[in-house]
Amino acid sequence: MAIRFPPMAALRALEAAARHLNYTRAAEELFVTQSAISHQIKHIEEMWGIKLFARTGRRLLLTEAGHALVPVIRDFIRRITSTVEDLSETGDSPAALRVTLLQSFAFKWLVPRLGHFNHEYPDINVWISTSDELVSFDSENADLGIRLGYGNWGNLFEEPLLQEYVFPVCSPHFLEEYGAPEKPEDLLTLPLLRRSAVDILQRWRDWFKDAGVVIKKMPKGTQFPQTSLAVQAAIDDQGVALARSAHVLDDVKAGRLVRLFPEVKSKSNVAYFLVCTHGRENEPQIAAFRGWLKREAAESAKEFEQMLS
Amino acid sequence: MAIRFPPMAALRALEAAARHLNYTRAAEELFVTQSAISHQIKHIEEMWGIKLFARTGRRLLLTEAGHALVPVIRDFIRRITSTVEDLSETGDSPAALRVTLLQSFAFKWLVPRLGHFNHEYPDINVWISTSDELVSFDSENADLGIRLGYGNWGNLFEEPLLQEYVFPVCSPHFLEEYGAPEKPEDLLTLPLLRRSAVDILQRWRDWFKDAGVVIKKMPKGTQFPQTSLAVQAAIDDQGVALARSAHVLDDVKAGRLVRLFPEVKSKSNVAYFLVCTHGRENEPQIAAFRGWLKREAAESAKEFEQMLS
DNA sequence: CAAATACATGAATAAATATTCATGTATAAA
DNA sequence: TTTATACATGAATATTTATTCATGTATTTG
Repeated sequence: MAIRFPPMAALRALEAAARHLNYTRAAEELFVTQSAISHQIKHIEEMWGIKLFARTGRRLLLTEAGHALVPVIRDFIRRITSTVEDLSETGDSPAALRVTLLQSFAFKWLVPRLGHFNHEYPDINVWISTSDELVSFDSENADLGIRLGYGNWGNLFEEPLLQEYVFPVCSPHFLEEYGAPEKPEDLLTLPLLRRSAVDILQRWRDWFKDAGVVIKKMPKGTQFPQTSLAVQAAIDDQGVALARSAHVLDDVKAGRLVRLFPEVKSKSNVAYFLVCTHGRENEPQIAAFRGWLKREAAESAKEFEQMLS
Repeated sequence: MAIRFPPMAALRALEAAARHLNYTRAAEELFVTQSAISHQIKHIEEMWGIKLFARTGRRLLLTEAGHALVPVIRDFIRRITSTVEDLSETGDSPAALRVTLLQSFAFKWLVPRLGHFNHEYPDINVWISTSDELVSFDSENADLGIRLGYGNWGNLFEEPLLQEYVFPVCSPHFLEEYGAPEKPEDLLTLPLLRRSAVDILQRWRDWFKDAGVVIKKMPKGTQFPQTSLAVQAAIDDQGVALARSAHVLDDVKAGRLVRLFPEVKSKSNVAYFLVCTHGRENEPQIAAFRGWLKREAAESAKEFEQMLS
């Protein structure tokens, strides 16, 4: 007897759901919503007239039927994947794209989004190389760079990505504990967390100026060697971090951090730029990465807008 | 590295094509056109950047890559199929539908079309039981019957399927050899092939009457115990068969037989009917089969029309 | 008990996929 | 060399599949 086959995508959803025993996590892995997974598994269950998961409350368990089927599917996915990889690599090696950027931007913005790129272009291998300080773009060691600045880096192709903002953030729990500061100058009495670098110090002078606060000397507060550590400290209720927008966007979105004094408009003329050697900007992989980066950056910019309103 | 997956349907197409080493036959197996198979395999080849078949002229050969991939796919299809079957049969046994009908109609019309039904309803198992002569519908031994007659079989649900026509046919080769008969009465000088039964004899008297030929006594010609044998003899250039429409439709379509004197309109008031026990006509499986039969019959009726024009 | 977490589901729609048709090309066979 | 056979392909379209959104329901946790 012949049977009907569900779509491959549904089988992959089943495999992932069975592995995580959790639709939500399976959904994250496959870059879709929980709803999509639920629908697809329901589809298989109906097509084959078989219950695959036992739902006892919010706990998922594979049924006996599930235990019988999933290994077959998993095995197939593994074997096909490895066979296809073997066959493909006899041809040209998988394309690699080397990207250099700042550690903080990589950690708090690029890396969390890179999964989308891999998902969209599984054939392009992205290597990232980070540095603590901005270094000049070295075309020997990198195909692309992401720079923070004013643009105009000499003989490089460049393209603006994302405008930078600077604002203070703290955790919701910290707010409850210390009470919300009423005026920008109240910040000066709270534990301030920031990276120990000269460039960001200057940006904070600008912020206080834009907020109408005259300061003689920036309070030292607690200083961290890396932005990500300062942000993490803020999440852990340690104080108010003075942060760059791209570094805290996701944390603010998720409610781990709250933006203080959103009414203070302090937009620097500094922005993130994408750079590469002139003439290489339209090479297929570079163009793919550029296009994707710009879409992600536009998305982030939109989220900033919403955060302001 | 994750890879993209082609749709399951394409993988099945690949498996079938690799088994037959012939797209056309694979297409027949899957009830699609050769074009569909070609497109799907091309899709896989492009997605994975792999050549699967070597096309040397009109001979297909699996490439090395094909040899590596196909067993993985075939194995998966087998394992999933048998697992799903095992799991399903623990529930209620696969539905079976018993159909009784005349041997000739089964052989020349129903059976060649049954594949479509199995394809559309893989869960319904059709059993056919044939008889040489019409017997009364026995609801103990059958769920459905197909009868030839005028309708009105007592206490049964009935539904007209297909109007019957009767006409002479012979092979194209026989025509060349003997020359085309010019007038219906010329038929009487040719070897006539027909089934040895009273009912069809009467229908032939009617045909000659409709053709304006007065005959005192029907020529005996060669008689066969079964319609299918008479038709086969005609295909084998043995003479002119006096045949019922449903028995030769496919052979005429395929050019194995040619209809003679299409201008003679001789439509009997006899037709094929579907019958079943009253009240069972809307049971799911019976309704499914009825619906499908009616669609196939309508298709055949349309083909008769075209054959006339 | 309220809040948070996780799966279910109907409706709407977007995006792929499947398929055919009408030809085209190449090759083998008559 | 014609004919027949078999795969390829572009265009058009039909059909499925995929996905999200906005809620709903059930369960656990604080």
